[in-house]
Amino acid sequence: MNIKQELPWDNPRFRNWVAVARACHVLERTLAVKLAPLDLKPAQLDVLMNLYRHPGMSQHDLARRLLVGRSNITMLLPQLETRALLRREGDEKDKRVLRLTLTEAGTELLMQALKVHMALIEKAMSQSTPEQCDMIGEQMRKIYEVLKEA
Amino acid sequence: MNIKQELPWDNPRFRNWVAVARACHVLERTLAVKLAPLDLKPAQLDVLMNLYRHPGMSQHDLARRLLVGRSNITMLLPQLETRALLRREGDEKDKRVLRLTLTEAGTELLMQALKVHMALIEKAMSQSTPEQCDMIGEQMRKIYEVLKEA
DNA sequence: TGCTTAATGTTCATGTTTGAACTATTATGT
DNA sequence: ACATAATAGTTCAAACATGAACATTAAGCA
Repeated sequence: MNIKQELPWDNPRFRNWVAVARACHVLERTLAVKLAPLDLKPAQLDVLMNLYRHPGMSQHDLARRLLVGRSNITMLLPQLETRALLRREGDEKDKRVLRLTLTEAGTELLMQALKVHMALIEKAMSQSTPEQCDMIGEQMRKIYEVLKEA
Repeated sequence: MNIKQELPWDNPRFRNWVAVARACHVLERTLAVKLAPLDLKPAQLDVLMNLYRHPGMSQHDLARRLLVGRSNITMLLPQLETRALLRREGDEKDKRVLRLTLTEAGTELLMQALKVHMALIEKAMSQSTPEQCDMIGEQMRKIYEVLKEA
């Protein structure tokens, strides 16, 4: 009985997922390079994006959305706070939580960074038709739902 | 002139790519948890997979395929070499390069890890039809080609 | 109320990733 | 042949991420 039977590389799902992971990886690396002039890391951009869309988020909520530990957020925020890109204010009702909001400067930097991010994604996804693009997004959202509580 | 004009979230390409990145992230995190019993990190699995498919690779080639720096490989390999999962042998022709090959133990551990990886990918991709799956892989390979030399 | 449990955020030790500087070896050009 | 460039790998310090233990506060419940 051969240990090498049913190699994953013969499986379309495996090969295709590897392609997804590689595409993600290379886009993230490229984004890091293109964001460097703004003195922003991809992880920091993720923070700004989430705070823009969900003002008043707690650190815990932010950590869950970014799929990282809470301590990661604790280490990440001071860099952005000292640059006056965001504010941390204690919640009135619950004195444990800190509510996060973007400052004007944070919003402005975010908009600049989004231009960079957007241009990169346009370059990457311009090869797909709108239908293909939507289908990809749909499948990926399903994957996220399936795995997030696993 | 509003700074907030043309928000990326209104752009399908942007929203769909965000879904791709999130799916990738959650799958990677899940994989890390499931590989823990084998005492293997995703990055280490990537090394084993590449050496299995391309025996005799140099460290430089490996770094390029994994999209990481060469120093990363230097730090990564000793862990696997001391566990006798791979061998590093100097090239005869070019005394600068080290050729990498899996040992028997390395191949065996890889096969176990691939079962875990495969099961996870099956779970994630089982919601897509084979046609959708292939299309996704095709688009992602295009993205990789477009970005890899950018 | 008072006691226990859970949740939020921080700290800290550990492990990982990165990029620049370095050594050794090979390729190139005159 | 010789000087210069480029390449493979290593070292090291700094940045970064992680998870466990902790302090504070809130919620559940007798």
